[in-house]
Amino acid sequence: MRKINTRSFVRATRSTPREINRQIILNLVREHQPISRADLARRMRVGRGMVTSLVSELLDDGSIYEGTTVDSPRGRKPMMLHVRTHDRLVVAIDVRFSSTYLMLADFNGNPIALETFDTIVEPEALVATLAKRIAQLLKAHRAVGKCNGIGLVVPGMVDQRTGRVLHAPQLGWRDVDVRDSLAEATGFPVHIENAPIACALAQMWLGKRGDDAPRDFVYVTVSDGVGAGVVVNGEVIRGHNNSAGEFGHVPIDPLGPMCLCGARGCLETYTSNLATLSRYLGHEFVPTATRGLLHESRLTITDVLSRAREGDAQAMSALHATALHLGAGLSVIVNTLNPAQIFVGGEITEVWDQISPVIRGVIASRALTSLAAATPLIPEPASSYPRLRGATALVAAPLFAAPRVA
Amino acid sequence: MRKINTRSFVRATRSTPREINRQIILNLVREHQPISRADLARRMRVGRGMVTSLVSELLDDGSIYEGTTVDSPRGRKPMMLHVRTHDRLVVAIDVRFSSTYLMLADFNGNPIALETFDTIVEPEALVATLAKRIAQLLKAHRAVGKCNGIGLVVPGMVDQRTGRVLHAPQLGWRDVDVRDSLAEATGFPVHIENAPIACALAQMWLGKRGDDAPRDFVYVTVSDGVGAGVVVNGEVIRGHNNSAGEFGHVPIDPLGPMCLCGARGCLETYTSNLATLSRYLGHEFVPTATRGLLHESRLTITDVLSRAREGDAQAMSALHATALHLGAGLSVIVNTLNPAQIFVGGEITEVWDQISPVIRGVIASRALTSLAAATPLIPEPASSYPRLRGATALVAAPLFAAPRVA
DNA sequence: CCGCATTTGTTCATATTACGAACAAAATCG
DNA sequence: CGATTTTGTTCGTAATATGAACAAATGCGG
Repeated sequence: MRKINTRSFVRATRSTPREINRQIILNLVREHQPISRADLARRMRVGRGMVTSLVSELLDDGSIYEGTTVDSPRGRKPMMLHVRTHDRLVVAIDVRFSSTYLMLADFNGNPIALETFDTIVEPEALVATLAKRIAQLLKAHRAVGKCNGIGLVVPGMVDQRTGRVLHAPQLGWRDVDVRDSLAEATGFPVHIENAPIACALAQMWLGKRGDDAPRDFVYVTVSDGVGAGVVVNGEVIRGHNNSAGEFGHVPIDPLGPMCLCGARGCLETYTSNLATLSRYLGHEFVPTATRGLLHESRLTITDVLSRAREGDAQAMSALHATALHLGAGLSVIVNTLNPAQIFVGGEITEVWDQISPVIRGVIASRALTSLAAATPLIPEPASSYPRLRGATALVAAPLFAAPRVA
Repeated sequence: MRKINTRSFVRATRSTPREINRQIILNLVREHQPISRADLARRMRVGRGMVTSLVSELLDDGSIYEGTTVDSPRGRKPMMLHVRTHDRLVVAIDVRFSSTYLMLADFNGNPIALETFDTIVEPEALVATLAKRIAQLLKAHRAVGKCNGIGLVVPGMVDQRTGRVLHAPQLGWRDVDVRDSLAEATGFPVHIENAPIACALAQMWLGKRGDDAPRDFVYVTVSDGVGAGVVVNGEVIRGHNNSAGEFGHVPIDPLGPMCLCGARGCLETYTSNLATLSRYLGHEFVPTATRGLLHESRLTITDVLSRAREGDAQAMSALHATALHLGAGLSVIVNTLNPAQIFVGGEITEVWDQISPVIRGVIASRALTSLAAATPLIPEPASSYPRLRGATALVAAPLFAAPRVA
């Protein structure tokens, strides 16, 4: 039951029903392909005539294509329909603290090529380099004409309206435009998004299909910081000033360590990779100082994780503490948003079998209802490139989204 | 950008545009009344012809009515339109721990009559008493034919689909049906809702009109427990198992007092009225024991509040601590949901001028961005009967909501 | 091999409705 | 009193959902 926004509404026109039904058909094909026109008509409870007309529109604009006929017990064999994905490509870009990843992928998120280079922090130089590499990448794969757009994922808050990066601490960016300048430099439409939200979009649009496609969930990323993408009823929550989902800064302990954000005891100071690492090394966590100390020690989080897998007691204990606090953080999500499931991404998923019982235990003890306590936790390994998949989803999703109406 | 739910979608029919535009007109009249047909046409960027046709439909079914013509600088004087509210009535019911409130109100939430009786905890007896009192109330005000339905607000989780109260600790209810039995007993449609959500709906539908009507906000209730109704883009978030909004149980201190929910250091153990009261009395907070102790002392939260207003140092210090923790709790909301504003309801709003600077300070120190730190906090005094207004909104809102489509 | 049943996909007449232009009504102004 | 302006209505037109009729394709039983 939604209230109509009288400041900004979309009135229905003569062609609104067609747009809506067209999009429903497109999504039904996406989720149930291969599927015949007759099946679509049955699922939509509509005459086959209208399906024919809508499908021919979708065929004309290349959204879908006809496959082969298929056997059926009797009667005329149905002609199967598929979404056109393999020859519609996306350039997915993931800008991280140290490296930038560039991937050519199809609309399903299947990778075609992947390359990496050291992140250039200066925005204009980064855009120039990206433009050059994108042009080369597309040329090398004879994909210039097939590219539908560029998806750009950044570690920071993004204003979707202007496309500006409001704040990306890891890159030192504040109110920086990259979307429009990259679009101008390449000639392709560019979609930009904050990393946790992009990961959430990847799950929604490129994850499971059909009946268990997630549409009410939270995607929590644990890396240098802790962030989240929140999806409610198939839509991302951005917040009034684009700062929703900052779970890294929920207070865990009023007397806890000082956080970079200026407050004390933020979740991030307990569960970020740096926090875990410094706990392992026995340092007190002081964000400003820690980075230097860790650099000296030449240890990374993956070292700690592999040692924990090998049975190193100190590593295991450091991760145990991280898991306890992460459990507390996730229980905030469980009690306040009550999602159908929670995805967890980040390096820490490499030791999921070790930490998951601890996390589950904390959630079980803190969840208000037994149903909420049972909220499924799903780890997503870094090896599946969640952010790059998210970048792909940025370009593909708008073509399948519900038309805005009322 | 919403993903279409292929398991449960609403396909557009020939009459879908009409339903959508009809509802837009109805809402425009609601928000800008009195308003003329010509004004509606301009706001909707549509010909006046269609407005005439849609308005006459709305006039026919009694949703709106024609008022008087009004002066204009030149040309034919416009005929003003209004939403029919004064003779469409609602029975609003608020079931609380000790008392149950019964109000007859119009569609705008204007009270016509109010009565109270001691809450009957046994559901069947409560329904029977309610049915009798409702019949009397309507008869006494010659309102039987004007009543559009019953709104019932309960202090607990509600399953909207089945209408059952899943869990209401204050009443000791678990999986109890009251909606359908009250509907059967009275013959009126009954809408049931959890208290914080109802308060949020009251703000959205009966609060400010026009351009600053809230549609992205959180309503936090502080009383025996701490709960919240979350509204995103004009729609309430219920959660996968109807348990979203339970901010009372976010962890504040891992070593804090034991909460009734079984966990330690929940927000509620610091900021509920019982917590404040026992802090004032110098007791350690032990939920199970405290209620008895407080009963002995014969003090209530309102006593503490009035003493604080009179300058009682001990009361002020107890409230100061409550405010500090409430600030921490609200900063969770600010950082995770980033609402446009936060409403705070409950007895504690009586000393809002004393606690608000403290709360603001904590939020400012913990909010991740300066914009988020500036999130407006709006106290709502108990004297405006927020829950009863919410109960009214339950009945009125569905008639104005956006049609479900796609 | 030929009806016959069955299922798929298309075509076409019909009804609904947005759209826009023309028109009628009501008022002001010079 | 006519010109002008604004409001509200009417009506022909175009778009499109709807449903029935039709054509196409296939298997089956005689």
